[in-house]
Amino acid sequence: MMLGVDVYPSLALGPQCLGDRFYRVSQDREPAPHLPRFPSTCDVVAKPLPHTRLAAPLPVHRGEQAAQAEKDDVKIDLENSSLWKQFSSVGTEMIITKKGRRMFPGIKLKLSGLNPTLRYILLLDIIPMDNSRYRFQGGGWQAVGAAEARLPDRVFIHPDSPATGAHWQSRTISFHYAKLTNNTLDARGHIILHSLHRYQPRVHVIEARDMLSWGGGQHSFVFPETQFVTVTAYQNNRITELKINSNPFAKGFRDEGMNSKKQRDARQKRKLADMAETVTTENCDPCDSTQSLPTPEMTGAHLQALALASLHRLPPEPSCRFTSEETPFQDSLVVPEEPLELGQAFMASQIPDIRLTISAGMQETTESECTDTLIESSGSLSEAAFPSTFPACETNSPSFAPLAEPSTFSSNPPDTSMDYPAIHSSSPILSVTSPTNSPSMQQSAFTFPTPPPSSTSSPSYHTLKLSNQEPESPFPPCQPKDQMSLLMTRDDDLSGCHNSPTEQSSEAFIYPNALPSNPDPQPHVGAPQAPFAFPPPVQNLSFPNQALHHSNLPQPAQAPNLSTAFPLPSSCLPFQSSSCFPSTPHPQNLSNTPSSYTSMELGTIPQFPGGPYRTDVMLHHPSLLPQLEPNHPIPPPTPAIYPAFSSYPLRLRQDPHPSLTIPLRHLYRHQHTHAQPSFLDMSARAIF
DNA sequence: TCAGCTCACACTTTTGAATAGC
DNA sequence: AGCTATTCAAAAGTGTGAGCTG
Repeated sequence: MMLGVDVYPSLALGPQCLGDRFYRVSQDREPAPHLPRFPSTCDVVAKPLPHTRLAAPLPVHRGEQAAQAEKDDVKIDLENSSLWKQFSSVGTEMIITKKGRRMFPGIKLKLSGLNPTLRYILLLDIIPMDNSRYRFQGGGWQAVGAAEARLPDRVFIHPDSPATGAHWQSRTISFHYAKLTNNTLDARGHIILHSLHRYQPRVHVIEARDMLSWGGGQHSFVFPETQFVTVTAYQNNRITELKINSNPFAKGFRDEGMNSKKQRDARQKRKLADMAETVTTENCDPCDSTQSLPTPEMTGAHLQALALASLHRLPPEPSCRFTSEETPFQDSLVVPEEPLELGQAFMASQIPDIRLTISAGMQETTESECTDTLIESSGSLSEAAFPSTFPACETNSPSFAPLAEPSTFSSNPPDTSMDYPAIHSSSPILSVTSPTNSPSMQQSAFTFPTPPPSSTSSPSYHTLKLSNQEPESPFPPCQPKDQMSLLMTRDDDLSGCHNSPTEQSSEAFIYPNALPSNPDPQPHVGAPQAPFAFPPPVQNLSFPNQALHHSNLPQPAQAPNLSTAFPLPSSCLPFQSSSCFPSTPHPQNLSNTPSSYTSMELGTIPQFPGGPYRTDVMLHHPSLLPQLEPNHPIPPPTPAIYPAFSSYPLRLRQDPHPSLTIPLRHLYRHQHTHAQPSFLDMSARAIF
């Protein structure tokens, strides 16, 4: 049996949470009309579903009131925010390889506001910032065309999941195991991204009793400084420098390292000198009269060239100048007014060799060291405060004009004590996408295996779905052979699904009897009003006989423009911009103080009845699968403070294909090989 | 021709098994 | 026998640069 959790991102992307500043910019810049908004090959025609109501969370160990109160209080800090900001100010690049590459900097979080006794699942996904392809030109990133077709959006589940709130809050949470790949046929569960595209990581905190019983609420967070451009080779020398200076694994490439340019050149010079010497020696061999040898002139010229090559290279022309004239990374971004939507997702937490017994301090040491090293070794860097180099996003022309209100990190480094905008939605209705501008939506899915059902031979599909898509599509669905085949043969099987919006929905086994939710979106209270209003789009999360409640999020058009590095437009934040962007950049502002984000609950997920937290029981027993809760009351909508960031709808699925064992393999391996008796014990694992 | 990608390479860190000492 | 500390080899994570590809 396979349990799949499919994610339906009918999401306006991260930028929307950044407020009206981006919106204003986007107003000035119409997205390039030739660029497809949603380049996925399997986009789904977005017909807003009638709202589907999800049962409110059923707190296990506490009253509902307390649960609701806590849900609104979840906060998350990006612990290595300063490091991210260092990179972001330059224009973060992330290497992606076929085998998968870790992110650096990694995403290190500190959670608070969780109920210590409840269990949560932490997810990481990465969504495209826009639908442009980028090229590094003139020292900055510029959009040069339309994005590649959307790839299946995969979600990385933190290996500790599910764990108690106390567990998550007692340590730094790191997603350093997540790997990025450009292999569209990747079967390792890595997050698949396109090279030379811009992405924004997101973190989701989902209340869950265990892997099968997700519910109680969902909180999603975006850290604007963590957006990056994917590359197969670094384009910006400053990024390379930062990576080398920050990443311990790259220590060898530092000036003092054995793999530094100087050392490598010297090595190569010695090597060739040895070769030349050997050749000379052999040439002197009176017995070898047949060998054609280089003339002394040739050898000398060669060595001379080597000597020249061994000289320390002149520093390249700085790709990022510290000039205010340069288009700032964060402000040059122009996110299309339409929200981008995620494509089909697949859980990416199944890194095969993930080790659950990893030393607790590994990543902390690594990155704290990185930060320290960075700050120490590149103090000038911090002081100088790079202007960001991300270009404007899409415009009508490939090049981008500076924004009207340029704000660079160099001139306005964010206050380290500031709170970032939260993505919050706890109210029943979530308005996510604009039917006008966002005619399609994609589904994201991630799956993980579960033991076969104990009592049923015919697979059943339990679906948690949050979608604004019409369940009935005019397009014939592409029937995946199974989850893996869908993933592995995506390019083939799905290629025929171009313009077949229901291709991905074919995987969406929607619970029957899903009740339509309140079709009337609640007006968002406290959120800035979008300068123009879309018809209230609806994002639905359908559960069996349950209703999902979304907050009425601000329209995505509110923040279509993400000022990259440290966008944090004051207009979207509940604090003064001055607090966000101190006038004087200083390294201290960049370190030791995480960026704090409060969450927006995006929807509630039903709390499923369950027995003891015995993994084997939970995963095998059909009765512990999501249950219908037809008459659960709908909690009142919670006014969202910040512009909305729509969440994934979640879909749980039992998959009949036992071959899909990659996701959550760590979970089982850990359980069985380490004799973990239950999920309760898993919370004590030291993973970080 | 060239931008972008792949891969081997050298180096470093991490991990876990083996071993020694108490 | 059991625990802890140390050692060491393998695995994994880095950027580099040559070569390949379209």
